[in-house]
Amino acid sequence: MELRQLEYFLMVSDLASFTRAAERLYVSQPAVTNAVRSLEEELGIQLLDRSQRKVTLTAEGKIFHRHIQNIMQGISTTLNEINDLKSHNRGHLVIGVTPLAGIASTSRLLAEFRAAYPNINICFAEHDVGQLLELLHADKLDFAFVFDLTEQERTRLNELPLPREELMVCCARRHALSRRNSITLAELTEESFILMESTCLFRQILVKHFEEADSMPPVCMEIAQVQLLKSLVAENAGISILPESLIEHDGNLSAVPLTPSIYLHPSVVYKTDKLLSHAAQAFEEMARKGAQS
Amino acid sequence: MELRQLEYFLMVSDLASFTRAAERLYVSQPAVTNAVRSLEEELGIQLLDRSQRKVTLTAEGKIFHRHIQNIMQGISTTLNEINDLKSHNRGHLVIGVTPLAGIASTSRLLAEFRAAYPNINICFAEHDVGQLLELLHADKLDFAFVFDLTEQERTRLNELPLPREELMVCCARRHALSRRNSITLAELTEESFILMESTCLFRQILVKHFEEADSMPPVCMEIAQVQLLKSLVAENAGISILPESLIEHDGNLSAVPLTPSIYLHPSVVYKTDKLLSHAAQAFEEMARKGAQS
DNA sequence: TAAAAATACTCCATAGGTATTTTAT
DNA sequence: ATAAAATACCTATGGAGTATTTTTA
Repeated sequence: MELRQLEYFLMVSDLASFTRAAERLYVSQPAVTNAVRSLEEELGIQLLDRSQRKVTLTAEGKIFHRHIQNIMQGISTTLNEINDLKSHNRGHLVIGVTPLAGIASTSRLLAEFRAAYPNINICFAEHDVGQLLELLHADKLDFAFVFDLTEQERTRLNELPLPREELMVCCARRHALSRRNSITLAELTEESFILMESTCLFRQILVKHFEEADSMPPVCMEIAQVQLLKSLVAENAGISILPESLIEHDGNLSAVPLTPSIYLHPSVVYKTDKLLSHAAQAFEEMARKGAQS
Repeated sequence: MELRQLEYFLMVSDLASFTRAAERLYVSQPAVTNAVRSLEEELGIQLLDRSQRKVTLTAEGKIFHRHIQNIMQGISTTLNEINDLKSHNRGHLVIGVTPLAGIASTSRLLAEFRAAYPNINICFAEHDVGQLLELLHADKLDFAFVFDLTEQERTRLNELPLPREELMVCCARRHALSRRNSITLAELTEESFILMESTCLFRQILVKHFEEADSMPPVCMEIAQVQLLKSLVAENAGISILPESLIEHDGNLSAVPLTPSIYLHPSVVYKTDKLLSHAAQAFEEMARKGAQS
């Protein structure tokens, strides 16, 4: 049994004529006759009654016709969906993020992508770095947003760097430090800090910088959510260090640059050699462009 | 796109291997490779990721696989149903009947058919003769049970005669006529008759016989249902003439033969040159055998 | 290095074409 | 008599095979 035979059969039944079906199908009439006859032979039943002037369906033909019409409809639907995927009118991405993924470069990339491909569905999975990388290798994620990837991880993944972001001391507007033009890490040893919890990649990066500066401030609070951290800092419950773009300058928060400057290096990562879906290809392409600019 | 390609694709995805799929499909490995590759080319998308040792589905391939699996399932179901029809494990017949269709020869045929083909569904349509013949020609009926077809109708229909049935005078056991061994039509002119309504074929046949005998009894009641007619005769509300097999001899009814005898000639009719379904073929065959015996 | 997929090329089955015959109205 | 389906026959596309090369773990 072949799709061609089924297609011809449907056309003949619908037009009640081999000749007209052949015209519509852009083939010769004998081609249609042969296709339908071989189909009938294979099935072992007569589908069409040719004894009258008009070709009509037999009882069995009617039943077969109904089934086959559904099947052809299903094939048509399938091909339409495939074309939607190809033209980015549909698609699905799973992107891994950390609590700090709200920074300007990542949210800008996501917004741009959404504007360009509004029909591609994006699902976010929030985990700590270790889990993200694991999920990435297990093909549960298409992409992940991370910071300052280690050299070892970099070899097993493709990395598309996003614009770096400066880290700022974040304190309440009424805090003494808010009037400063810049601060060194060493000057902060007496301040009480509100930081992300220790599993957070950003926290680990911060700690590394403090260690390099031989200074380690007292941590008075550990928080999983950036929003809560900022609210507490605004209430002057302590100070923190955050990427510049996460500190609203118009509220009760102040951002003071560090000396020397510290930068966060965000990037989009994805599995090496993994076959990208059309949706993923579009995202990769846009992230690559964003990285160049 | 061809069913063969889809079948090969499903097998390759399910076994995660071109070689093993080829073995299962009893074709060579290059044949499978070519089929899947040409399918991918036609669709314009990569369905399988061959870069790893194990062949895996791409994101688009997974979507396609799900759809195609449903479609192949639908084809399988269709072929099963066709085979059921062929082997009489399924099927549908519409048979036209008149109120008198309950006579021995027809009910025996139906019972035999049911026993032989228990899975063929039979639907009865009760109408008067004119309507039955009309429905038959309009292909709304597969068969009809009729009596004493006219010569004109006989030319346009195939007729399979069933065993003839003698008509009897039917009266209450306490009626005077019940003691007679035989009666002539002329003797009945004084009796009040309960007959089927005038649209009924059986009534028309009776009337014709009375006219030929130059006698016409008074009709006191006209009824559409045989059962009610019999009940009224049993209550001695009048007498009637019925096929022998419809008169229960063990109740309050008596059956007295007519002199000369009158016979009803039941037959199964169906449209000439109509293509019979497998179910209809089976019924026709059985009716033909019943006619010979 | 071994197993698996891709490639090269050969063959033949068959889909489809043209020309013609048969059939039904 | 005419329109439509079936038949006959021919051509060429492409599906399947064998043999071989390339690739991956």
